[in-house]
Amino acid sequence: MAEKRTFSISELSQEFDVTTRSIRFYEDEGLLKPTRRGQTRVFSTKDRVRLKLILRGKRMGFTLAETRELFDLWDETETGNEKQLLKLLEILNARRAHLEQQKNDIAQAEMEMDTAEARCREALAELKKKKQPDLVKDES
Amino acid sequence: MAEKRTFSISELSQEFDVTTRSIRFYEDEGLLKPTRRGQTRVFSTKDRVRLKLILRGKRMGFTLAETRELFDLWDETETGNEKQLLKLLEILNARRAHLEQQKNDIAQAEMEMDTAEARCREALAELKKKKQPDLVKDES
DNA sequence: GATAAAGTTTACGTAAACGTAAAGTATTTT
DNA sequence: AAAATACTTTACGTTTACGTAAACTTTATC
Repeated sequence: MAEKRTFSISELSQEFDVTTRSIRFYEDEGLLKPTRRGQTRVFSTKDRVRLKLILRGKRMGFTLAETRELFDLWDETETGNEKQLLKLLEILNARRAHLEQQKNDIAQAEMEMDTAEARCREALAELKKKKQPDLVKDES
Repeated sequence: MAEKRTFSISELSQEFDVTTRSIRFYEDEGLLKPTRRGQTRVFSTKDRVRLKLILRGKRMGFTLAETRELFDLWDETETGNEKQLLKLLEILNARRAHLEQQKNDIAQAEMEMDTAEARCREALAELKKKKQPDLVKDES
């Protein structure tokens, strides 16, 4: 059975360090579908998962529209016809390609960080030499 | 010795699949510093490298301002004082943290892609069963 | 030497993803 | 019940990263 816990907007806001404004915006854009108690939003665990996915997607450079498209297709999977399902597979493949590209980018970046840091430390060492050429001489 | 080749705006535009508008924008923002022959831009191999870095940065979710900040600090490294160098090290560390986060995100995303694809293929198999329940029966 | 091709500046427009302010309602605390 | 707190809608503002159009100059081509 699915969990029954619910969340307020501020709970989610704090947990994921995102403004309530953003959360409401995600709802406006159709990414979250909280129910209402009166006029107050009530978020389900599904909404919570989706918020997590939204934020991760953002960190990975996906637009909200792209993430929403995935959500929509995902929801349609249960009742999906063949065309929809094939389209979903297609999008999944595209995402995988995207991920591969990102992994390459990260690997490259890490190498460059290494050389950058090395060069940086060298420069620092040079500075120390010039500033204190004979620090070792006589300390006693 | 450094390479002496130069590049036109359209050469770079084609090589990296980016509009000339973008390249000029990057110059306006101080990320590229082509020289001029007359009023025409002449890009060096350094500019070319930087363009590559800009685009990779974008794919990794860095803003142009962030990338420029790194470029600026990097340029100052040659003549850098201790404070600048330490700041650069700091930024490099921040970037590493960023990269770690991204690697985690990617790993998570890959797992989710796997389960999504599995679910999708199951749904497809279900569809086929219902559509053609006795395809195997008699074909000869 | 006309004309096309590539480059330039200037400037206004736009989409995405919120920020921020206003002005009101609902709920909890004292 | 008064005050503080949390939540709501509405709506205009802002930043980033370019797109697009206009009007012009320079360079290559026929």
